Amino acid sequence: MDSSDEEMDGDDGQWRSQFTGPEEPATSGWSVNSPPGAPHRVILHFDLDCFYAQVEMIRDPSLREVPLGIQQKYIIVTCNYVARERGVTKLMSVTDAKEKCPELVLVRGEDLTLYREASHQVTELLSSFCPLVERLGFDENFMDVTEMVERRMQETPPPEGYSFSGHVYNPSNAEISGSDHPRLALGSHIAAELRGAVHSRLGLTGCAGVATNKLLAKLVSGTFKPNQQTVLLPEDVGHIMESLGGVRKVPGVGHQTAKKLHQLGVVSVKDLQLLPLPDLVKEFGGAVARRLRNLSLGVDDSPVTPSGAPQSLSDEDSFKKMSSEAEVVEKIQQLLSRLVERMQKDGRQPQTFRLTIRRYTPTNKWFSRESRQCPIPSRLGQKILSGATEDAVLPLVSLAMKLFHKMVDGGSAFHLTLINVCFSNLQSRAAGAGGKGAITAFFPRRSQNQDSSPSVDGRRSGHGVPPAPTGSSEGSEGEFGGLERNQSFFETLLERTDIPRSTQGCGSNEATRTPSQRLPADVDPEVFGALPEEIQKELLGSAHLISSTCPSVADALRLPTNKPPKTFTDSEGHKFWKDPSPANPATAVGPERLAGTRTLTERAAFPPSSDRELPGNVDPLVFSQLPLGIQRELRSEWRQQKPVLKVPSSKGSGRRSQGKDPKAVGGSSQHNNLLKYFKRS
DNA sequence: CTGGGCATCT
DNA sequence: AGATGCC
Repeated sequence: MDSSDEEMDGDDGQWRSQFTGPEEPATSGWSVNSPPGAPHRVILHFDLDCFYAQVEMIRDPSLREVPLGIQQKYIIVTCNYVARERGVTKLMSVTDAKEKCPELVLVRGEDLTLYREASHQVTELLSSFCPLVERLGFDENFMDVTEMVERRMQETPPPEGYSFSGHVYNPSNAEISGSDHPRLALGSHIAAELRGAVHSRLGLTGCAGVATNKLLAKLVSGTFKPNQQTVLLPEDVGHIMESLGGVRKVPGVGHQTAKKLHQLGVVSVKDLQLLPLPDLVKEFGGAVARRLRNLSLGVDDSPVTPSGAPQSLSDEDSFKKMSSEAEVVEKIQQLLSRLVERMQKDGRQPQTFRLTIRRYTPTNKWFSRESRQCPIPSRLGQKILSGATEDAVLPLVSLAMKLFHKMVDGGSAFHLTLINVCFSNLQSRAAGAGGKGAITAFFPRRSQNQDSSPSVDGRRSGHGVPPAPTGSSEGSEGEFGGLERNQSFFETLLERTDIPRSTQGCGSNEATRTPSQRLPADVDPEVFGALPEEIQKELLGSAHLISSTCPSVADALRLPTNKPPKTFTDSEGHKFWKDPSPANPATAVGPERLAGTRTLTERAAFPPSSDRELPGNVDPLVFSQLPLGIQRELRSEWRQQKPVLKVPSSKGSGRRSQGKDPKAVGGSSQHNNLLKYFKRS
């Protein structure tokens, strides 16, 4: 077949005869996600436009009109299009950027919380249309929509004059008819609907690529840049591959492989295509060689693997220099505090802890990170989830320092430029703690959760289809007492309720079979049913209104962060949703936001200024010797301990800060543990 | 060769 | 535990 040659300019167009695909993959793994006899996969790549910048512009719409850059340390990691017009580019240093564009407005982007949340909302929204969604970073998603396409094919067979939605990658300006590629055409309409949904429901724009595999979908999605979509037809695979600048442009070919290839005289994609396979095998071994060769030809049989909830959670910070152990302890403690809080919201129990460092290397010897990991004692793992943050953090700091000393000889000088803490081996069991209410319950799991309990069900769905959320169905009914633990769950449910209403037109909701007609397919009815009735009603009612008012993700993103003063920080939440300020367009969606907004407002409002004294059994002197950062963190934690946010329901009291205040005693002793790190030895 | 994540393979 | 790759 050799689709490579023959530019077939203009004419001769009617020769799409004999391909079932541009290739005949050597491997049998072909219709990996498709039904056995299926013709062709239809793969979609979805890519948000300058994602971080978009989130910030939603938070503060006034940023839309100015050149905006998102800064991490000394780098502009992304920027809006106003800034791009003035020459700012993606990985530019702040100084260069300011030089190009003095008016550039900078927003700090080191804290990824908002971006991560918005990112998961996008993935979740997409997942509600079709379960096969794979994340790539925070701003890209792959989808295998083959089944959706096939269903539409059968429901409404393609009429003549079938059309594509959006652009078609068409270098030869050929006559294009959708009926020649009905599946891709349908895919393009699905892509348009999905982009529409993401825009109307979350307020985010992005590009989409439609093709027959992941590689091609990703490559083609960027051909028309902001907020557009493009289909790649099989006859143009050769063209798009060879139009890539060099091998480095092929996703999957990183720096190292590109270097090796360069040594072999391979620069262009065409070079790679033509390089004898044995030569490749010598350098890379059989598997990688084949993969590279295939990629160069536009062949990619890798499946769209549903990402589900992350397999690890980590937090890190980089810096110019860190050389004292006191600094290290403080930094680790600060990182761990945030990480533990994220872990709590996640609800799964980590079994492994890892500490990673990067040392300063004068002769820039690239990135070398070193890490040490260890199991987390299950008692400690439970503490992490139990909500007593500091009770878990302090022992973890201690654990981290042990790992640290496996890498850094205490007593000799060191110079670190990065510290990372990571929880992995996440177990969604959380015995009595209600592992079911967590956000992960709403994120279809890919991992057969290696339940420690003998699993009674041999359930193992065909492909990536989510098994029901974990947890034995009963036994956790009262678990929603503490709403603060489930607020993300709450928002999530809100955001994904009643999905494809806005995208009517083409036999809209396939993948979402709604049993109750209102509950999205992947919302566990049991979980939903466990909510207090009033909440259920509010959710359903508000969701309906919401879908018709096209809200953006703005509210969800703004409120929890309580960004500087941006208009509404007034702790008087009532004012806010009863009477949306016209000065704040993003919030002017009307009272139907009420249900979803309330918990957020409460959360944002509640821990304002109450500066308490230290808990009685904490020695002030000991406390005062702690690093200031730790003092601050501890105070903050103690402050947060006080108010117990409860949902107005009699059902099950929050098992949050159970009992008195056991942590004071333990905390104090932990401090002593902590202090030992300041004694040199 | 910058940033704060994530994943996979060895 | 590191290397590599992706954003």
